[in-house]
Amino acid sequence: MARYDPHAIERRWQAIWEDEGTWQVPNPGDPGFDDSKPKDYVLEMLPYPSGEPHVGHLKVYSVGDAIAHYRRRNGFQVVHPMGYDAFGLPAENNAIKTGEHPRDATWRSIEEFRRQFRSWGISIDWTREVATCDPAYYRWTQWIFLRMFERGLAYRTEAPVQWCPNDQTVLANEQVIDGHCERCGALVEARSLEQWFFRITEYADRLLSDFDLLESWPEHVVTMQRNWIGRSEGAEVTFRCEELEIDFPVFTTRPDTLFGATFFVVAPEHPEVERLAAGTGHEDAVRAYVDEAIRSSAEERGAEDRQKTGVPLGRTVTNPVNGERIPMFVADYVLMEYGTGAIMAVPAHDQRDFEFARAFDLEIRQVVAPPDSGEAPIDEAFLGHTAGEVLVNSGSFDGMPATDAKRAITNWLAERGLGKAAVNYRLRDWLLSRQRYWGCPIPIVYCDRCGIVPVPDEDLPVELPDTDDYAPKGQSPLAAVTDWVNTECPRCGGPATRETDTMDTFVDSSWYFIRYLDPRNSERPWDRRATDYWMPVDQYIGGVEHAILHLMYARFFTKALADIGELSVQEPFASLFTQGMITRGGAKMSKSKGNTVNPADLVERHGADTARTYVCFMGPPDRGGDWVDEGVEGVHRFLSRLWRLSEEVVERTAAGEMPGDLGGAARELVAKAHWAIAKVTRDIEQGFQLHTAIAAAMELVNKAYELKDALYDDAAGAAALRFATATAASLIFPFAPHLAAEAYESLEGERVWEQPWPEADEALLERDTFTLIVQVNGKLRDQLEAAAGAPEDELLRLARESENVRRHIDGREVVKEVVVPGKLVNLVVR
RNA sequence: GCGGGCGUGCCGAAACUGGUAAACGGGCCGGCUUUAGGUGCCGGUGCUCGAGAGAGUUUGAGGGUUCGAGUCCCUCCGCCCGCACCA
Repeated sequence: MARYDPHAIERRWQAIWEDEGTWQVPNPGDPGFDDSKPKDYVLEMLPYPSGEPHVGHLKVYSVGDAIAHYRRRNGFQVVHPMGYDAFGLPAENNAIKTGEHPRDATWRSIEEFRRQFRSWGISIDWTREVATCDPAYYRWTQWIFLRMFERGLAYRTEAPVQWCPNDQTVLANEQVIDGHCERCGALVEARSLEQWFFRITEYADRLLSDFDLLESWPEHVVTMQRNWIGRSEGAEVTFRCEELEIDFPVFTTRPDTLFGATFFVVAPEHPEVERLAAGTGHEDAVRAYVDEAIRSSAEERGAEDRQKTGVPLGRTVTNPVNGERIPMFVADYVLMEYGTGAIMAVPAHDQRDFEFARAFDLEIRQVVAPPDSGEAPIDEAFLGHTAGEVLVNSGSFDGMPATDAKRAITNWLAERGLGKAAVNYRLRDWLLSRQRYWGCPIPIVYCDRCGIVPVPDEDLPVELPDTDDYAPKGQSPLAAVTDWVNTECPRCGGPATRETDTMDTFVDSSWYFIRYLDPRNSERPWDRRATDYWMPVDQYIGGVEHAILHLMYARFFTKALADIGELSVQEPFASLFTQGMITRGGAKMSKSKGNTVNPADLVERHGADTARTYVCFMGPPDRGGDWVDEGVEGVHRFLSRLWRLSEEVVERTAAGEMPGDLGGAARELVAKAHWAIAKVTRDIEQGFQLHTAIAAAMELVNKAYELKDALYDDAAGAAALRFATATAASLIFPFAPHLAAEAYESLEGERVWEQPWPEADEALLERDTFTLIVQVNGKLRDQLEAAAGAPEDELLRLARESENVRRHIDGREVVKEVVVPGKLVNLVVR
């Protein structure tokens, strides 16, 4: 008998799928489009092509492909595309080091990814492939940017950036490690530069409320996004500095504690700091403090257990509720990025204000107290989160429950024009400018006469020019390409210069799933007919590391594009599955640790089917797991067993109808096959339990081995064996498609992927007998065979007859009999 | 600190609505096949006592509800992930 030779099998089927374009699906209106099937869009996050694929890629695409295959065989028209997130820093850093153009390194890597994905037999519609660094793609990234610009959703403003004083360059967040430059180790500084932003904050509320529109997202991802958006309800209250006649609005979630404000703090970056300190005699101290604060990194400022610091400004503001003048401070625990960059400090009811008050010996006045207990001892801030607290020391509001007082005080302020109800978000606008070469150029021109001018659509794409110097020098490497930078103003024809920053790569990946649906369109970014049909993505699969940024940006883009009138859905991804990370020896795989597994080697040694099945079998796919080489062997053994079984069955049995009434071993095996169908179906359907689905297929194969020698003798047995083996192949197909196709073809003469997903026959799942569990006082005492439909009294009789049961009840009184028909009997004795 | 997840054999893990704890895989032990094997097939394997039948015991710790708890409720401990001076 032939040995299981994965390479020959895999080559054969991959060639068939390639030649026949098996996984290609037409769009509505295209020839061959089948509108009788419901659509299904299965998508895995696109890879960043760097070097060659690693096991993480093997896992996402194995899991995703299993789902795609499963859905196809359940009657769906499945689109399952692939592409490359091909702009980005690693290729550029490589260019700085070696001088090789990032484009060349990237395309070389894309070639390798393609080759390996094909060698894995992933069922991709390759006609839809895109790469974000291709001008035919980024032309439309620019087009979307321009539509956003027209709507005010893309805007330019001055903003602080991370600056490396040694390299004279702006750094992306990812390039700042613990406040230091990734490349030279210098302490990073904050600088202010003109930057482009997307106004994602305008969508904060919709990004929150539209979680309701999602079908199935992991709860923790929704929670992470919710926390990231960080919506807080409260009030904006105006404190006035009478001496300088400046109003200072603050945001607070606790307007009920307004009477407890005993001082006022502004952030070191606050624009009024210098004016406030001027002429107070505190100027020098304030300037020294502000300089120090601005120089230190966010890391240092936010360090845990750090003492509160700050300096007095020598000014006061007036508390609008009681007219009290309270002293002003500048302190770095107040952040310019959140709220208004200034706070009212209520030390009795805020931990940070409390610590500051302690350090500076300021008044701590309690204004909220539990209803009965009076005032709390002042050794820590009373945070007042339990229900029922009432106001104290709060003038006419005394005695009012704190929850009511929030509204009452806000209303009181609003009537007098001193404040209003307000909502604040932690979410900031999306800074998309990167002073980098290998990214999508921002299609904007600056003209002395016309100002900021968008590049007209017909001039897109603004192509990335070539250069040989990729090193950043305080501005984008593009700035040095003067031929390209100097251009004509599209509006007035006068001299103008191009924007030299490129876009954050998250922009490229915020809409790729739409482009897949109409990837060759050169007139428009996509045809609405295609997107109306295919969108949203029904099942999105990828790593948790993208739980916040990528997923939120893509949601934002989808909403913005819907508002612009280019899409008809509000949410891009109806269901999301996040897969866990594979480790080895308990540690993240890395070249420096030398614990990596190379998928190409793995496929070379065991074949793609083994590699794919193993990553799905390791454990719950959302949880990640530790790579064990022996485990791979185990899966390979299982696939070999299935292979040999199928060879043997083909050789020793003839194809034929299975008789309707089976008995003995034949019946047992057929019942097991139906059990496996039900189990695999339920496990895939309910929460991606792929590992237990594979275990069920293993059980079926084990049962066939156990019974096969008794089954070869008669036609009914042979038919049962053929059925069970073909079923095992059919069920393992989503995971090991090549082997399954080969085995199924030799057994049934059909292509397994063209067969509908098998259905479990309820009648065959039922057995004529079952194992009756007999307990005494809840302890297992015997296991008996009982007839399937046996009535309760019959089961009780059987149980009482058991010798072991009798030993445990003799001489005692049976006070209760619990019977669960078809399952167990429990006798309670005293 | 806030939010989320998790704790079960030697290891990865399983257990649908409370009903045989440990399916499946690995590892280990043994048998058979083989000239030989690191191949294949079969069997065993939570722990303790026992020759055995069997008994006791076991799901991070403690308590509770129940005829019956890995599963439900309360208290506590430990680990992992995300966010973090967000007013």
